[in-house]
Amino acid sequence: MPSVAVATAPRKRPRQERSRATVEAIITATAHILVEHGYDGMTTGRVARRAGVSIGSLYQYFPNREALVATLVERHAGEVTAILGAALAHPEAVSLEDGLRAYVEAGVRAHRLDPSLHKILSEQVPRIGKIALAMDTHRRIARALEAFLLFHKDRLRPGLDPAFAAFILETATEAIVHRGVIECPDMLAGDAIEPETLGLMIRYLC
Amino acid sequence: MPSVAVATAPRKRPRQERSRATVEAIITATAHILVEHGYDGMTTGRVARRAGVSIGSLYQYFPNREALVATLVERHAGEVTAILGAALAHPEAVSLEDGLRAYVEAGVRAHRLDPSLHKILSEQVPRIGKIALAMDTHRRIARALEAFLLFHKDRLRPGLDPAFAAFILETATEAIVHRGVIECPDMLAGDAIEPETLGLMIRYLC
Amino acid sequence: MPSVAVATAPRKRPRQERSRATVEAIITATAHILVEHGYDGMTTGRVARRAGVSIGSLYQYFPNREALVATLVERHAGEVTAILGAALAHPEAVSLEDGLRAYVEAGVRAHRLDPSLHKILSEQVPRIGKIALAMDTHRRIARALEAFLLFHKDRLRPGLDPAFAAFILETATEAIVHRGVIECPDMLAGDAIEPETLGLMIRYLC
Amino acid sequence: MPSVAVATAPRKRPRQERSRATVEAIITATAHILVEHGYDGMTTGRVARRAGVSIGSLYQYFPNREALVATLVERHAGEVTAILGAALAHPEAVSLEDGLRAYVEAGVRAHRLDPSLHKILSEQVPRIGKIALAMDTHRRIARALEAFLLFHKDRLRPGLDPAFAAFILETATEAIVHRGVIECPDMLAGDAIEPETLGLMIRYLC
DNA sequence: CATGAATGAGGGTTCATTCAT
DNA sequence: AATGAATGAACCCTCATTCAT
Repeated sequence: MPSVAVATAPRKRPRQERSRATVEAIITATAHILVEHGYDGMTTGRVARRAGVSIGSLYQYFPNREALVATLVERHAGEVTAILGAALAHPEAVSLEDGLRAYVEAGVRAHRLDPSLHKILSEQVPRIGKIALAMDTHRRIARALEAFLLFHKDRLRPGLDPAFAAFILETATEAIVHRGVIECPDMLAGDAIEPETLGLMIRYLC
Repeated sequence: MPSVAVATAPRKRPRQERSRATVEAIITATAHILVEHGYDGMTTGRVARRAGVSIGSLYQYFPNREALVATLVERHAGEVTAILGAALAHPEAVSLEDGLRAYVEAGVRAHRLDPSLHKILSEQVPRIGKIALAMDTHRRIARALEAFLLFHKDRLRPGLDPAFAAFILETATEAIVHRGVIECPDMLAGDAIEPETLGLMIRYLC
Repeated sequence: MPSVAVATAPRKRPRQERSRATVEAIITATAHILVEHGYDGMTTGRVARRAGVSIGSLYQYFPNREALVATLVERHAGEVTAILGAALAHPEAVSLEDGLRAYVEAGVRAHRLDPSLHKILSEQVPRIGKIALAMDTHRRIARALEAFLLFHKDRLRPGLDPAFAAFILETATEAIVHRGVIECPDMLAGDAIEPETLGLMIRYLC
Repeated sequence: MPSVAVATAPRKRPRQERSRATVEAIITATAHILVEHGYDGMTTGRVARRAGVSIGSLYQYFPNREALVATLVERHAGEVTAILGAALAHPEAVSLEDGLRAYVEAGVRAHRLDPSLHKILSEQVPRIGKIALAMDTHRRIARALEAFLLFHKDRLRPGLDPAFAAFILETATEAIVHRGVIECPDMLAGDAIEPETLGLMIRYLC
């Protein structure tokens, strides 16, 4: 696939207070438009109008359309990673069960931050050059999970590779929570998801 | 999101031999262009040129650009469903383990039919009105899995709801196989995926 | 205006019975499509489909799209001219009043043959090279009216040029009847139109 | 007939001096192209090129092709209505004859503002959703004529309904003047039209 | 004679992006 | 810094017409 890797880094950092507000308004508007109109319906003009800003100003801070989404993706990915990372941050303080429960619960919380936005971003992410970032998010979370498992490795069944298990479980957990929270929110009592996912993890690990 | 559900049904069926070939060429070209240029780069003109057909001919059989992808999605989804369905079709003839092994193996085979195409379609599917179809594919496969589990329900641990388990496992399995085959084909020796996924399923179920 | 005078004469006359029916079906379909979709919506494909004929057959009898309308216009103009001509055909047999009454009544009848078609043809006529024909229709009817007036010239007020009067009255009458029958059919009790128009004519003439 | 009433209102008002000129150039170009190439030959590209403006600029101020004509029609209809309205504006200041003479003369003047444009607009008006406007123009002028007649009603023959008479005379007068000025400008000494039309009116009324 | 597949010029329209003010 | 007018490449799609079968 082409899309010759256009720069998506913000063009220049806002220095004054006012500009910071402008940039913020643009990012917020991007999120709204994205949710309401989808990626294809997200035109720079629309974003600018929604942000109450001239198209010229928008281009003063973002080099192109993709940069808008990229910024959003990075920010959102950062939040998600932070939430999940925090849940696994202190393996020494919790049991395996409690830590994984916190992990799953964090996953649900992360998806519920803004489900519509999460959905659209996860769908559109591959389209901008940012798939790397997405994979990286997954990889980083899997890494954190692996570290957590390593700390509790005497609880794990013998012969289990923690890195591999982390990969498997991060993938499975994310998919289940995503499907449960975003795609089929009505289908199941949301509360069933968490314990069941936890059960899946524990049984696989021990 | 708007996207007011434009019709994507093929416009008219080819009657003569000649036109059947034309339609086939168009669909094939769509797949190639899609893989090479992504959805946004898939212009009707490019497809027509690649198919060795005039733009007019393309529009004689497909009402719009989306219909091209829709056709492809339907065809591919059909193949995938068939492969997975077949693996679960005769629960009475196999043990739980053998059936699930066949299921996982079928999942891998389905993803390897045409990994690049599978990847792009699964990414773009939400964008055309076809998300319904995608969900339906998942649902149908989960249903088949549920039936299989029901047949072997005396092997399952008590208190397990087969429908729920099917949902969980279809989701997890698909995600793992997808990630393993499509997204990170290099990361793992592909052969580890299958037994490990099977292990995940069995441990969860029994 | 360009439109470099494309031939609009029917391409070849149908010889056998069957072909005559084909041509008839095409013309009828043209009228329907014209009324239902307007001139711009009258595509050759639509006409052919409505006529139950292949596009190829259509082009066997009509050299191009305009020829379809031209044929219709000619036919309709012929009917109109005939009706109005007949009303004025025997000046010696009727009084001035009766003749003009017949003329007006004939005008109304002509407009009511197929008001929707009449409307659309009168609107679209200028667009194909056929304005000449339309003007000619007017001229021929004015000529007939002039002849009628000449026969009754001793009833006319002195100083009145019959040719000029015919021009004035044909124009005025056609406009009133057109507006009354086609454009504002609801506005007036249609029965008021005829005597009033007759009054206008008589007062102008005598 | 479908033509689902596409919006023809101008898209955005020009704010700066520069853009006002752009809009004006576009409208002028539209008129020229319309006269030279007819409605079907009036492509947005041609208009833009003739206006010395990019196609994008055109679409910044007009939402679609029809809006170009609609603007022209409205402007022209406004001028015509103004001219005719002015002629009838002060019934108390003139005699019946003088007022009607002014009316007919105004009609001729209105048609001579730009005969080619008038011709093409009156032909194309029905095609865009603007027939309503056209009819409204007629109705408004008829209304003005009716008011004028009412003021002089003691000069009218008994039993004459002023509203009906206004309808009849507005229709007849417009047709005659149109035919005389636009369609057959050569046919008659133009000067004969006015007194003769006036005669027609007076005789009908008194 | 009939069919309908194939053609492709051409048109309307959008929208990311630039730049003079 | 901000504005918004201007640009034009690029795209989707239609439809009159031809011609091989």
